[in-house]
Amino acid sequence: MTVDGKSTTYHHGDLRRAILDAGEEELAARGVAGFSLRRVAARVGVSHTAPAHHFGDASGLIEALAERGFLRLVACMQDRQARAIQTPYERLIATGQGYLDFALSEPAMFRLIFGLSDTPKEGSALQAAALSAFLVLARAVGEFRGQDPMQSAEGRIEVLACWTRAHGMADLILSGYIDLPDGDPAERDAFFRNLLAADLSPRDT
Amino acid sequence: MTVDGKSTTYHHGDLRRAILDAGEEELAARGVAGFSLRRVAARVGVSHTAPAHHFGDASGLIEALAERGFLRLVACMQDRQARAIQTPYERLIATGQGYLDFALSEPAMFRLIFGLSDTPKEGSALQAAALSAFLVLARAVGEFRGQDPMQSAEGRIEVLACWTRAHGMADLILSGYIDLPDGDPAERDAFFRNLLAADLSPRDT
DNA sequence: GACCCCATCTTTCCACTGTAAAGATTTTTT
DNA sequence: AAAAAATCTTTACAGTGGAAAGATGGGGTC
Repeated sequence: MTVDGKSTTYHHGDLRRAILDAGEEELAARGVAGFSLRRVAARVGVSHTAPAHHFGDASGLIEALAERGFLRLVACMQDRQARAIQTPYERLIATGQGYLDFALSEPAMFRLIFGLSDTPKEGSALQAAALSAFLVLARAVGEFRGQDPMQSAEGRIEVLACWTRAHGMADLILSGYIDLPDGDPAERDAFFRNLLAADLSPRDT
Repeated sequence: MTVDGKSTTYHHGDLRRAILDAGEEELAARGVAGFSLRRVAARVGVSHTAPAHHFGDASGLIEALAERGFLRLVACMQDRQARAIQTPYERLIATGQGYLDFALSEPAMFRLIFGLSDTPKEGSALQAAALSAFLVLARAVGEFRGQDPMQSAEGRIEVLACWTRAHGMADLILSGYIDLPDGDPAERDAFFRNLLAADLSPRDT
């Protein structure tokens, strides 16, 4: 039922979306450790057990939030790709920088995504979202090396190498153990570029 | 007071150490998310507020546990170094493999260490432990490149590159998004070696 | 050796958390 | 129109960390 323009129904009408929106706000405000179902429900103005019907238990809500997170990670990487100089290497760099953009702009969500207690269930929307993020990276590596990287052992190593480097950098920055060069965003980008490509292969010995 | 050989005093006598020991067991058993002060206290057989006097609040206990964690991380890296072929490059590889050993053998502790809500306080024992871990890595990089890496921008990049790669790999494996080659430990070591040294520098373009 | 101070630990209480169960209200279906 | 299903609320409960005040005993001083 609607009164005026507002929906004042006993049933909320769009509670699932509202809870997810509020959940993201709470996550950003309090972090993953201070995340509270009751507070999310209160923010929406609904009883604290209302989310259960849509998400099962707390971990269900967490997973639904993580799905959103992966989609925004994809958006961050694609955004950087679109703005990059359109050579395969620059697009690869840009993909990693987008990964870092996401971690820095939504640290709590980043931690949520990669701190899930168990790996996404087979066939779940969460798994699909996570896979789509992986494919953005894999595709960028594929363009860089000229063939599908997932078809060879060397290619798979290169994809994982790119991923682990961007991820390790993001995670250690969020931990506070690595300081980002502050100020000019260009410095930050150069820092990432150097770190990604740094040569650690055996030399003389 | 002592009866037999056992200390049965009202005062525990060595409660701080006992709580830390129990805390590690609880951490390993329940993970960082399911960590409970009360359960730790119960495991020691003491009231649930007893830890407060030694550690302040829960985060104080967490930090004290993290200090232990860093020291065992150091031990893991040094153990691998000692077992490695004694060339600078092999020692560097071994250091990273020790990092991974630690993450895999104590995943909850690894997550605890790098998930601290805020960076270690200046002058704290935790900071010293974290620094000692960093220095093990920095020293290995220094031996590899022939000079103190922290004296030049390129050197610092190399240290961070090594760290972020090992860390990203460890964290993504613990997240379940990257599968370790199971079975032969030699395969695991080769996997790490390939990932660390993989070349992602610009090619023709 | 007697005494007092204080570090240590316990008891009790409180606000907060997530979940289960049962009831109330609205929508949908039959 | 009646029945069924979905949605949300109320209530209750076991668990959490922390604050406050009381109990206990060790260590220092006289």
